[in-house]
Amino acid sequence: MTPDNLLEELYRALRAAFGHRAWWPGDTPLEIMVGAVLTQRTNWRNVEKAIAALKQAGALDARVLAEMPSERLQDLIRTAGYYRQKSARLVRLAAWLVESADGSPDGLRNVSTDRLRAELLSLNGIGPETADSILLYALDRPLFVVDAYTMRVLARHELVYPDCGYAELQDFCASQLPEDVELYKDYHAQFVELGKRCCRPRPLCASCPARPVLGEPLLEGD
DNA sequence: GTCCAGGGCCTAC
DNA sequence: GTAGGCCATGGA
Repeated sequence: MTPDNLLEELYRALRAAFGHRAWWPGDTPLEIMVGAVLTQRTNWRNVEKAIAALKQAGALDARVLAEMPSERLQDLIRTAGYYRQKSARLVRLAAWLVESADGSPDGLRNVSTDRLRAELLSLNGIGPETADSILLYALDRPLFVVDAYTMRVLARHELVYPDCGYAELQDFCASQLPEDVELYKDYHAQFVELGKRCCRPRPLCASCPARPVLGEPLLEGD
C-alpha cells in the first residue's frame, strides 16, 4: 500500500461495507444549508425535528427566514440546541443568500468556489466545516468536508495526528483523491457511517472495515 | 445522573 | 497563538 492510494483503498473498503450513501439528508439546497448550521455540535435526530418544524411553518425559504422575528425562529429550532446562536446564524445566512442570489442557491452557479467560500466564512457562525458542507452538498462544489468523524477515524488509525488542523486534514484527504464532487459527497458520508459504527470512543468495533486498509486502531484516547 | 452529538466564537493568558 | 469556556437540547 503506497501512501498516495491509501484513501482510495479505504474508500473501496468502506463502500463495500456500507454501500453508496444517499446523503446529505435534505430535499433542496436551502434545506441542506439550514441543516449544515443546525447540526453544529448537535445530533442529527434533533436537527430533523427542527427542520420539520421549519417546513411546517413554511420557513424553508430564504426571504422568510431572513425576515423572521428571532423569537419565532428560536422557537421553531429549539430542539436542535444552541437555538439563540443558531437562529442568528440562519438569519445571516438567509440574508446573504437573498442579497447575493435573490434568495435562490441556484443563483450562485456563476460565482467561483473560492469567492463563495470566502463569503460564507465571513458570516459569523459559519466556519470551515459548515462552509464546506454547504459548498459540497448544497452547491456541488468539489471540497472535501472534514469533521469530527474524519478526524476521529484517521487519528484512531494513526494516519494523522489528533491535533492536526482542519485545513491540514482537508489537504491530506484531497491530495490523495481525484477531484470529484460525487466521490467527495459519498466519502464524507462513509466517514460519518464509520465513525458512528466503529470508531466510537469505546468500545472499538471488532470488525472495523477500515482495519485491513489502515491497520490496527489505537485503543486509547483521541 | 452522566455522557455525547456531523462547530464556532470569544476571552484570558 | 492557543487553551478553555460557552452555547442547549434530547437520546442512550
